Amino acid sequence: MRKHYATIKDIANALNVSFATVSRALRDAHDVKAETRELVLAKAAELNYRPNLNAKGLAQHRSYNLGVVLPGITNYYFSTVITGIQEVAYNSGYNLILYVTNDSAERERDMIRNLALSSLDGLLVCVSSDSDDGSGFQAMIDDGVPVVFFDRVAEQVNTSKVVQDDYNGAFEATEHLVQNGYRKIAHIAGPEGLTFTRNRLKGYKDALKKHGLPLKQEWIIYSGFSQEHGEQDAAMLWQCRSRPDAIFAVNDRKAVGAMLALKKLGVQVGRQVGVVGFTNDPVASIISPSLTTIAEPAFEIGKISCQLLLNHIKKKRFDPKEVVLPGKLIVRESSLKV
Amino acid sequence: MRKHYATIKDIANALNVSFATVSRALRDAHDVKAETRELVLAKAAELNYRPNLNAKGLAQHRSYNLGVVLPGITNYYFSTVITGIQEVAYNSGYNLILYVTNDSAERERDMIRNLALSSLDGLLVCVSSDSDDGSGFQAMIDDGVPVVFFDRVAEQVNTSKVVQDDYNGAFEATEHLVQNGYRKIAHIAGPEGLTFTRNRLKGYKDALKKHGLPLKQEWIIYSGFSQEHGEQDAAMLWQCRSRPDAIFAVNDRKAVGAMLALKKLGVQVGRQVGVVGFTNDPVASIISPSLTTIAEPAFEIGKISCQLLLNHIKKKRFDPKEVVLPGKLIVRESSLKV
DNA sequence: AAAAACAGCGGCAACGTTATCGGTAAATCA
DNA sequence: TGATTTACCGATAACGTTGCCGCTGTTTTT
Repeated sequence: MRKHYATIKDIANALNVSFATVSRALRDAHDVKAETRELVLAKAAELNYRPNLNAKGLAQHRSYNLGVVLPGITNYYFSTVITGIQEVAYNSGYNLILYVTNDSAERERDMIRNLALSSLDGLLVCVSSDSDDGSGFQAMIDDGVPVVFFDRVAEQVNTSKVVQDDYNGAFEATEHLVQNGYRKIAHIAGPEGLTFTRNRLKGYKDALKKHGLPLKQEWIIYSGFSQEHGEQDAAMLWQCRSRPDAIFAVNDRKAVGAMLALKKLGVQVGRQVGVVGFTNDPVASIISPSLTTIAEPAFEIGKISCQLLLNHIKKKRFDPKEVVLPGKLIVRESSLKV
Repeated sequence: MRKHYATIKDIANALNVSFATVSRALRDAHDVKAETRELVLAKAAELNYRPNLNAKGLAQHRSYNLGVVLPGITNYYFSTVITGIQEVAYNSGYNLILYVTNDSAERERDMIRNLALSSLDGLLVCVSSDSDDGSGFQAMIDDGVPVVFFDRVAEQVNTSKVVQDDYNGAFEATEHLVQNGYRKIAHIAGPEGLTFTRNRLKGYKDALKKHGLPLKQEWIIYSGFSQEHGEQDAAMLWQCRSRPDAIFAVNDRKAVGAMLALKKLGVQVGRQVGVVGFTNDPVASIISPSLTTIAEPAFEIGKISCQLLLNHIKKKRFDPKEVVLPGKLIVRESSLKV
């Protein structure tokens, strides 16, 4: 049997004041004498008072809950972003509710529909890779529930977005390969249609163009984000008539997959073939040869996303901001070519 | 401005029935005619009705929120456990609220105290490594909020616990090293005081005893769970007067750290020195040589923990269960000794 | 010295549900 | 046929807060 915590009324009774006064004393100092406020606070501590969030939420039309919708949490990037989000949310008195879509648009829609989103004050979203136009999220915003996108955004939806600098990161990664003497550079990309994928692809293309290098369509392969996808993509590249001498992968997991596949094929990564990834997953420094990559500020992305969301919640007419955080090239062994 | 969702009263008005009838129709079919129930359901769909969880929670003294307290989420094991928990919770209409302690007992206490735990129906906990006796959690249980421990448990607290078979896993891992010809086997352990650490240590010791191998105190090093700790521990082992020829690490991250440290020292892992880990983190098959390890059923642990918690919530007098899930030895290159 | 402003507090309605208790009409029983 | 059960539904009081209005005294203004 659940023993109930002391309520605001218990404090009021013990102190012979009205419970309205207690309520005021507990939040704003406004309209309440300092002296009685102290009394209330002391009594609250004594009785181990805990505010009932349900009642508070009901009265205020808010829940102090934030939803986080994302494809999964079992990788370095996402789990780090969540940690950043959690940091900010916790310090502002908000709770985090997790919705894992398993990277399926269907489950994503399902979750939005089924869950009692009426009791969410806002939503942080990284869309699934086969997501639609984001109309579901637009509807939420129209209903007055603010949404902030991070990493993978729904372009059409007019709200705040936080991403790493995909274009310049990809540009820098590709140029780095060029500068290290690689000439036939392939790109194993993410799923087509994702803004994310397009931006990194464009960075890759522009870097090639700048240095007058060939852009072959067969050296660009779209597929999923997993390590297995990376393996398959690399294997496919090695069946091309003209094999590349370097690979820029859309993320580290795919880069790792590619390296493993090349190893199986007897190719020496870092000498014959250069590989550069994107993320700076810890595995990048563990794998051998270690993986050159673009470091993403995952923790920062989480923090900033959450801060923006809190702004949207506070001011109903907060102007959407699009934040782009710079990445950083981390040179390791996989792109050395000595 | 937040547009409000349709409420139970809106449905009632539209249908000219009392809102009490609508309420009944929406949950149990009891005491309401099939025909009117259909009407209500149809109207609810038409008006895009969403139950207000705050009101529901207030009336029922529950929140449909489960808390998950754990050291961190940025590693394979924890993020996988959470995914398992989420799976079960979502299918049962519960939300997950995350509390990340950063492996600090202080922050752990802080979170329990500060957060409005009155609005949690239950708690899933993996204690921080310097946690105290768990009295804080015992207090919660006494207050009527069920708690289930997973992975790292507070022994003194009488409630359900779900863990992998730490003892047998460690025994098997150590015996595997013996059978592959290693004789001087060290153990880099977790923080002292954790049940977890003790059980794996005991498995290690008993395996050595069974095979009549020496048990040296200087070959047992306690420290944290991170890769860096693993590096330090291995470096320390290599300063012993008598160096070991194998290492059993309490988890894969430490095993990886140890392998990296040994590599720096010019030691060939898998030939001169055997290494076995615990977890089956994906990195185990990426690192070279690949890492022999005990696979833990992380996803299962999450699912079962959550199911047990839901049982505790349903029946106030549910008998605590202690579930121990078997691990599985995965043999890879790091223990080969060819 | 009267008027106005203000500080401090109590009363009450509201938030959207669930739960309990009746009440009416139909169905069943004796 | 009268009594009793049953099916169905409405009214109303909670649940623990917040927010609004208004009432007292006291202080400031004119």
